[in-house]
Amino acid sequence: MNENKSQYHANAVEKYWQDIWDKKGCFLTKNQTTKKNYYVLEMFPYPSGRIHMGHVRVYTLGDVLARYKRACGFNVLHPMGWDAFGMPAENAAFENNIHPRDWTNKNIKNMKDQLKSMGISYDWTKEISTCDPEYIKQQQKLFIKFFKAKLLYKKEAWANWDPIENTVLANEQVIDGKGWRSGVKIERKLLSQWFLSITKFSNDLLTDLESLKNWPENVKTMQKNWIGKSVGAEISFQITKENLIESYKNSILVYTTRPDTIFGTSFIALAPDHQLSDILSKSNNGIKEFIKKWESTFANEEMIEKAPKEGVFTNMYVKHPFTEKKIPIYIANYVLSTYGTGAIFGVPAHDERDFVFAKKYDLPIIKVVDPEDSAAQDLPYTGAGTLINSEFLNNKNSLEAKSIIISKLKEINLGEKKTKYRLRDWCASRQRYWGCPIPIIYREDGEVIPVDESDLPVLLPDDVDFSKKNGNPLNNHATWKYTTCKKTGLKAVRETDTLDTFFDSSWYFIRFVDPFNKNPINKKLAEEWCPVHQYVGGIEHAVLHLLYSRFFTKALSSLGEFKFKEPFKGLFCQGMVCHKTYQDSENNWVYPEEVITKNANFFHKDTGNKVKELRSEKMSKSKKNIVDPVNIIQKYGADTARFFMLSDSPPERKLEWTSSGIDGSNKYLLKVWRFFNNLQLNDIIFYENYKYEKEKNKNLIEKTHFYIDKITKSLDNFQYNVAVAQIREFSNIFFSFDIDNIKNEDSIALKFSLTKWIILISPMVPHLAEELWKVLGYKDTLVSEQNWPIANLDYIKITNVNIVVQINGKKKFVYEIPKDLSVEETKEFLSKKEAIKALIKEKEIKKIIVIPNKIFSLVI
RNA sequence: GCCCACUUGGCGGAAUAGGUAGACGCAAGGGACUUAAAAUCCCUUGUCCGUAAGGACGUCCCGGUUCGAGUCCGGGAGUGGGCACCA
Repeated sequence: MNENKSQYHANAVEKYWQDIWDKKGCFLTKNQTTKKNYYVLEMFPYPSGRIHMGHVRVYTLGDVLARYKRACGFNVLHPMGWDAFGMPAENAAFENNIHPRDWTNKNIKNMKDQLKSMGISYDWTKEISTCDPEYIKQQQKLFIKFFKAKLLYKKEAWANWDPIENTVLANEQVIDGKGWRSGVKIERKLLSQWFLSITKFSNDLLTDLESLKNWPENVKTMQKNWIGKSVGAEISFQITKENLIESYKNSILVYTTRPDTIFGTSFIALAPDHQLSDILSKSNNGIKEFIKKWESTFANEEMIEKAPKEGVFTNMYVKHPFTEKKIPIYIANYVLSTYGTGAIFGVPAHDERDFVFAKKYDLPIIKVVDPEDSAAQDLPYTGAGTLINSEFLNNKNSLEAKSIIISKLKEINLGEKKTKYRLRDWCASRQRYWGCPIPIIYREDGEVIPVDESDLPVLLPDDVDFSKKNGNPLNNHATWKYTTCKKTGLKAVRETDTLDTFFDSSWYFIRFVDPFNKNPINKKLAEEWCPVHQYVGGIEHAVLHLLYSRFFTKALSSLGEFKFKEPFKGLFCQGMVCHKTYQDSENNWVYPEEVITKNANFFHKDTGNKVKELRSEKMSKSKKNIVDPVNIIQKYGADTARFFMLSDSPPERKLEWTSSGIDGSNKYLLKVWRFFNNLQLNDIIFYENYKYEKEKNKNLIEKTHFYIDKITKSLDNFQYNVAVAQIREFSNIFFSFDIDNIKNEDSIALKFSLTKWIILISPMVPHLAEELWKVLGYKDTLVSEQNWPIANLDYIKITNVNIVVQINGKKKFVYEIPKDLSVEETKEFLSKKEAIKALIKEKEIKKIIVIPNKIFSLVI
């Protein structure tokens, strides 16, 4: 490559080296080696058709790690695949009359080409796609395993129902309570659906978080809060005699974490979809209307919390278990049916929401907890304190009161201590076509049985018309639904729901270790490779995908599939890629590439009209603030795109895309290339322990070791932006060499330094690194196969340090003193200095603080 | 609304464990090279006062701990992510 020395043709160079890596199989993973295994995985993408900058970022981060670990001598597994089921394919089918499978396969092909052009070191022989019949087959086997192990069950659950399209809508397809396409008010429909018993593992999912040392704390906290373990009490409130109804039991069971506040109860509130609410709605129009009014908000916790607190009185009362006072029963829109028992006792003085509710409906507000902090007298007060107005609990603190009340309740048989979790079982049913079919049949005799293993996979029928608005295509298919039971010959219908795509992505990382095995999981290899050493993906998956994967791992482990109990040993969450947004005078969004800048004003490049520059946001098609990676790679090459992705922001934070930023990266890489091309070092051979005579060369060798150490540490800490800065600092040293007059030991020192530098930069810009490697004279080897350099710390020994002299904590000046003086020696050394004496003058020294090698601080 | 983060020059950011704030870049200004431009190279660049030496201020805001706070604690503002059928 590059016979023409005057120009760097990034696209040609990159293609050339990609082919070489491919031919030599540089990134294929072997299962039997003497090396230690290291599994790097980035979250696999949904095949939308084009990669976006978010992909470029996450896959660059993963690739730097994979290449770095390979150089460090690990046997690296770095696979890639496709999260291929999901709604966009069905939307495309609906809008463009293309089959979801064709659309998806076309997208995979495009995206694969685009990913390949980035030069990421994947082992493509392990590629899997979740819509592949083989993946479906293995996943269906897992489903049946779960079914047999009673980790799966059916129960009725609400879904958003669009009565025009006759279909279930996702939450994001419901906008302001209306269907996104039909615009009609969404109803709720109770459907029998499949649930995974994730709550059987609630406690393990919580306590095992502690073992995840290499996970970000914020993700662990989010999961902990999501699981939401609470210790409280379940309490029965007896319905008053005159209010008893035949179709319901004689009490209402509530759950509370604050049983100590029971004497502050002024009402009972039921969730609108509580069983009793449902019964009452049949004979009471007020209740019926209330439930109808709030129906579309039930599905969504955010909407429930944001809605104004409203309720309806049921005309029924319960008795307080201790005071025997009559307490009214309301149905309230802020009570969640999915948490606790779906009913609460309202204590307005000590709960924010109960307080608002009580004010609105003029219910008594009884203060029963006196705050420890006397300043906090405003109600509602939600903290702990000393009990008042509470009979036998008076003068007890909240903690004591809780245990007393629980034992009292137990005595009178009206309550007990209870641990609850906020976590709910996982509804894995989707009433959609483009998903993994659920391998279950319903036999005419009423039995629900899994499809016989010899009949797997159950595949989707191809002959489906998406243009008709008649609901779930599987349910309405003329023949697909109908089958017979293999064992009995009885007639049967297939399950027409498909699986949530989170099911697909909850075990793909285990499949990658042996993607074409006849069984879903290769136990031996899974145990050799898993848990994934480093998983990389977006923070938006902090709870659901990561929690579901953890659950799958625990479930499969409990079924003896393998021994490990967590899927991902290390987790790294990268930030988003953002860009400024632009709007024209009519508030239409404008693409950044259509905007030209003149004197800090912005104009549309075609119309010349003025354009507003607005704040930077996550790149999204809807706001047109996108930059297409394909164009960027075409213009600058993948290395420039990769280098910019790494250089400007810490990986976990948002990255601001700017054209000057990408230009800057490109300029730097071209400068590097020019520098190497002007060298004549091909024939120079260096020795590790060469005795250099010139200071300049000694310094270069020291700096080389210094930066090897620094850059290695930065990479280990995921501080890739810092590593880039250090790469540049390092190169600034050799850029200052006069390479036209270089000879003898100068050449040896430079070749040594440059050789190490190329290896250091190679995970970031692998194609350019190969090119430079060759230019430097290494014709028969690849930089991708080199070992990571090791810093010789003997070269980095520092003899003097700068110590800061402070008066009252303020910096006055800096002294150079010998390194590693003791506290006494430092005092001794510095106290003699005239400048310090001058600072103190006549004043009395109250205190001297010495931090060796750092601070000499006087308090006067 | 609830949970979780983030906030440092004109901009992106750096600052092991509480110890020299602003590394490395971008942009800008000045200069060199060029017939000219581009490219490249060199210099300057937190703010304010000062001719200078130097001084004061300064890490979203308010308060606290400390000899010393970007870093720790309490309160607040703004921005972003998640809230269970987007992936």
